[in-house]
Amino acid sequence: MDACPAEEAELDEAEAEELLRLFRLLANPTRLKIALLIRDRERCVCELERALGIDQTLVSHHLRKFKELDVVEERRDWKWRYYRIKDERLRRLLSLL
Amino acid sequence: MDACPAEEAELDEAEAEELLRLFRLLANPTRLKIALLIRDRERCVCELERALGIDQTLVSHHLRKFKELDVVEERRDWKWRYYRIKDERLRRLLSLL
DNA sequence: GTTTCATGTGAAATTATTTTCATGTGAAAG
DNA sequence: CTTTCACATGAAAATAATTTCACATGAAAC
Repeated sequence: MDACPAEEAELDEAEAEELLRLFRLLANPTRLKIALLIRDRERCVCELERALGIDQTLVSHHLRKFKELDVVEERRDWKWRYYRIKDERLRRLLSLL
Repeated sequence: MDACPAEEAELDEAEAEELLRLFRLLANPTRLKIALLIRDRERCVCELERALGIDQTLVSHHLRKFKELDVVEERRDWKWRYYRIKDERLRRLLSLL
């Protein structure tokens, strides 16, 4: 009637949480595409809107999630706002492509 | 009244979808922990159950998602079933830790 | 100061994911 | 062949994420 062969299992909780935030960010088709589009060069909201064929308001909502994790930089020029990924870890994640 | 400065934006759809599947898999705290636990060595369901302090049935449900993506290998021994990540890409993703 | 344009935001509506619960399965022990 | 043990599964219940809609904002043009 042998017992379950479990040893104590260890986990770096803090690191796991940090990773989780990034995975959650990218676990959405629209956000993943946005991420890929602004990985190497900055783009304004209307560019993303057109490239993805979705509503501007939706692009903004998704961009907010990038901002919340502080992984993008924003540059304002004329009447546009340009976004680009600034987080190196995120950029590496996207480079598994 | 300048127009939106968009150029044509390109995206590798197929690769994006493949990446998306992996990100979705890992975008859940329990699955991420399971993934970390079976990244380097195999573990049976009851081990995961105990390490995570959650119900066996929930572990099974989550493990199913790993199976669906065909990223784990299963070994049956005695009355236990051992799981371990076999997908190299997934293992690399988890190594951003 | 009023209009226009690009973008942002809150809240409701929709859709997807996660968790729980009750039950099923298959192998081996008795 | 009945019981037990580790694990699996379907469906309902609970929770979370996404999308839409109506409206806000701020800067520059007029």
